[in-house]
Amino acid sequence: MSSALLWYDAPATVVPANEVAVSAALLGQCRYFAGLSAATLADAAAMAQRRCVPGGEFFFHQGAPANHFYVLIAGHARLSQLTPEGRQIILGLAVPHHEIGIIAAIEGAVYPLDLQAVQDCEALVWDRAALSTLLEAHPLLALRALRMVSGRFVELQDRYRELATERVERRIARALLRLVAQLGRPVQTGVTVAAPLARQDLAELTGTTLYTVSRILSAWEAQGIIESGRERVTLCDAVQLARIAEEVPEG
Amino acid sequence: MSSALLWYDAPATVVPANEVAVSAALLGQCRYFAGLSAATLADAAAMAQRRCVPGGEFFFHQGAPANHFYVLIAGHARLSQLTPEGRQIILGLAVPHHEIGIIAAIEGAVYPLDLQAVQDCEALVWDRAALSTLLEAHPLLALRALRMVSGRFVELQDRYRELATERVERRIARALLRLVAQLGRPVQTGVTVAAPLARQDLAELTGTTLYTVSRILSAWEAQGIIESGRERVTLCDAVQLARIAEEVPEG
DNA sequence: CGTTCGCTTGAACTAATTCAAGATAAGTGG
DNA sequence: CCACTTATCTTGAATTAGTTCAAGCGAACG
Repeated sequence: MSSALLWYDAPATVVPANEVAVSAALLGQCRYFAGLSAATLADAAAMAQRRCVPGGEFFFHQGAPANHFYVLIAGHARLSQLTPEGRQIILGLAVPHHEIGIIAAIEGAVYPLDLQAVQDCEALVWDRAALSTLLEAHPLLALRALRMVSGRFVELQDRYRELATERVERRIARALLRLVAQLGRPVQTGVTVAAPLARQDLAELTGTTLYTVSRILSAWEAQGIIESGRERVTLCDAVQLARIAEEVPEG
Repeated sequence: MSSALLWYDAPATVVPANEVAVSAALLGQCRYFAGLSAATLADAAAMAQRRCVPGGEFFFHQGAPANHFYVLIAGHARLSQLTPEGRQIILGLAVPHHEIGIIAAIEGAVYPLDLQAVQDCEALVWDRAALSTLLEAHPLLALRALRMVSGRFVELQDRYRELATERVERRIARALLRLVAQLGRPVQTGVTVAAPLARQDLAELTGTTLYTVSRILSAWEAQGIIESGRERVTLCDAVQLARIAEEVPEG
């Protein structure tokens, strides 16, 4: 079992959610609700709750009844699956504004993966009944949900193709570029991934092994593309990494 | 370029779509519309058209503006993607009742893959404007779309995990079991896949090579699990194949 | 200060790919 | 009906990318 993407100090952006009420204004700042009518926002806000999940704990587990829909407000969370053999794969990382668990809209559905807080998280949450009511009452919400899932589907398809056709080095390059885009924080020598990122995590993200990741990162470090240390990767030469990620042999 | 999943004689189920009108009754037989209110069906039927696509031709291409939503009525079609290097992967096979292209509901979207008729196909089709109107007017339609895409998403996730963690032999076993479930036709010695299925097709379906598929099928044939020939595979021993597909080493 | 945990690296191994040659079967046209 | 052509499939041999195993290093942590 891996777990470096875990248990690091909550950054200052995590605010204790003392107030129970969720304001329509807060909702309006979420990508999912942005630009919707005041009536819709009010309706959604009335049914929303807040939930805080400490780093390391789970929002939900794979196979559990999908009873809640979340919009992450603060913190990072890891989307992962366990194989029947007990091997873990990471399907992605949720960052603030990410919507998770829309499958709760479906009668009888179960979560298809684990959602684990990497650090202290705060999220807005709707239970199944609220979600169903909202989606039926506000067609635009349902359409947004559809758009959101469709977008994720297309992304996953691309990653599927990547996994089916590309070498490990390129897959790691792409994963790292994605992580930097999601979680990048500028530092002196480049941009660092602002979360503890173990070799094992990268391996589970790219469908390879800890050892292969280590070898490839070592090679990149020798070439000056990255700097890395214990659970830490800093991208120094994005152009060269992009070249590795994209380059077509003959073309 | 592969292409055995192509150009075979249309079975008797293909009916020339001479009549232009689409009846609500026909719609009611489609999984996607089944059980909806008469008003919804009438609305949807009024906006529907029919389209026939001869075997070998494309419904649409990857990257083209997603302007139409299809429900396949007759024939099989192949969902595939081309890598930048020109290698093809097959993401799945659409059979009658399959809904394709709901992404057309999204403003500005493009199709993320190719849809090619394997044999003569007939489909119901709605253009983007009709689809948007329908989904906004009938929340249940939007919810069904959401359910449909979510289901596909979960399936794709499972295949992603499979690709990331399982050996080729098991992936081929699973693909074959899926194909038999979708397209199985009983014969004397077992159940045959009722479509021309080249080694290359299986390779593109499972992320491996023609040669590896050939070797594995040969081995299975020697063990009496399957019978196979040119573009043809018959499953004889489903139990043993399922064992290969499922078995966990220790446990 | 010792233990733990994550990382690195070499060496052996293996699954799968690639290349090459040929076999089999299906059309095609004389 | 037969030769010719083409496409699919098979199989061996060489190669390789990536895994697995094992040993050891070094930083963090109690």
